[in-house]
Amino acid sequence: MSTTSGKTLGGRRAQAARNDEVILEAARAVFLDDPKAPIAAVAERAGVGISALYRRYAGKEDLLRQLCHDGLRRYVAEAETALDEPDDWAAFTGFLARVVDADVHSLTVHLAGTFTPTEEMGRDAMRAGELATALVDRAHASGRLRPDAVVHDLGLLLEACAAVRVPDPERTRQLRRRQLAVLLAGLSSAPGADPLPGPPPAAGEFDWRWRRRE
Amino acid sequence: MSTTSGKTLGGRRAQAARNDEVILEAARAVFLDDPKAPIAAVAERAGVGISALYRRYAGKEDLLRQLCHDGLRRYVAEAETALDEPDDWAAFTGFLARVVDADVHSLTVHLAGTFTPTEEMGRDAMRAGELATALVDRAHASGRLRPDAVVHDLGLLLEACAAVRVPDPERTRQLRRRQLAVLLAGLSSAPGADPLPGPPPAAGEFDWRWRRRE
DNA sequence: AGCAGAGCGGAACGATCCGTTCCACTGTTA
DNA sequence: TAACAGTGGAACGGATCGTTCCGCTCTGCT
Repeated sequence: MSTTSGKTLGGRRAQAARNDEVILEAARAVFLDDPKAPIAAVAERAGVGISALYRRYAGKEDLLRQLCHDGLRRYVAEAETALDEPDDWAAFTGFLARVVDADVHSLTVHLAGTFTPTEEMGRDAMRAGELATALVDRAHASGRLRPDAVVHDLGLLLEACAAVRVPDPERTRQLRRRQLAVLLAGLSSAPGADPLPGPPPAAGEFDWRWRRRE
Repeated sequence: MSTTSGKTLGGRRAQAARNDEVILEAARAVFLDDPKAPIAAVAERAGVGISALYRRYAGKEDLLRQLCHDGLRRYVAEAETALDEPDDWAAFTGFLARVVDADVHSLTVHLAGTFTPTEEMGRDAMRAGELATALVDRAHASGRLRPDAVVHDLGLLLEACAAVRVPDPERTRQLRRRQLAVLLAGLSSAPGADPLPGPPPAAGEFDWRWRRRE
């Protein structure tokens, strides 16, 4: 992998490679906490200088885009993992639990609109939609999901969980799990329950986030 | 009411009184959409100049504080109205529906921390808590609320509904109603349901919002 | 009729913030 | 030891925003 030999990197190169990780992690933490945070906050959190950032990313928009794309890819990966699960309902709930834990929704949604998306992101987003549909279809097939729930109810559900936030990350995770449990209980098919009110959320209703915000 | 006579105001005074309303309405709309919006956006939306704003409020912080306090008072008023409803469960659900419709949660929560609260707000907040507790107690008494739900689950629930937002306000209301329906279904007592996971949300866990943010 | 001033619009100001650039420095590699 | 990738952080320039201020209008009173 090294540029000079087959050995593992050492010294300055290793430091640089480590910074790659540290910076991305810091960026995720900072922008999750505040999507409008200054780029200097990322550098400070990572414990590096601003140069270390600009060496890796063309600018703030580039960093945001890669971060968001990263979240999207994670979403897709979790969905694919979930589809391997034989139990339909467990696949559905497990997927949601992992996505909620990973805070992926905040990444893809609260950062959307702050950069111009790439074509690849569009393709990944489409794939994410297909996988989610497959998971919901299987959940319906299991009979445990109430019949009037639709794919795009997932958007509302994830939004609801992402909205829960307290200073302590671990406690945030716990509260989100609780919220998710309530929502899943509400989405479970209950005989004689009132149907959900209003037109269900539709395909194009969440696209506006991706339109460039000023 | 007038400074000069018992008759209703006319001319310039009437315009000024009308502006009071217009400005507050504009401020609510603007800051609900973006809590960090510039004060000029409020003036523009209200169709008035910036002077008209500064004539009424000492500054941005003052405006934000009054707006937030307004939301808090509305919350209390809705709770009091709900307590008049004889049916325990209907009082509970009706209260939530009205609070969600009024978007009160966004006002009190997303604006908190941007100003130093007054003592009166503290008292109102305490009263709001008492009323909410009374509503939850009655909901429990009705037997339709799952036993492991606590007062502070209302915080999570309102947060979840407030998080739903699309450009069209009416559509937003519909989707929030749907979300609320799912959450209420999830909070309804179902025989043999799994208990909610994790420690329930506690009293002090949402106070941090009110601490001054930089 | 005429005047004092409340109410107002919006330009101008000053402070702050933030993205980006730039340069000096350090450790590494050849 | 020369060249240079990698870095820290000061400095810059532009944008934003809260607030002030000045000139104007129209009202209500004398």
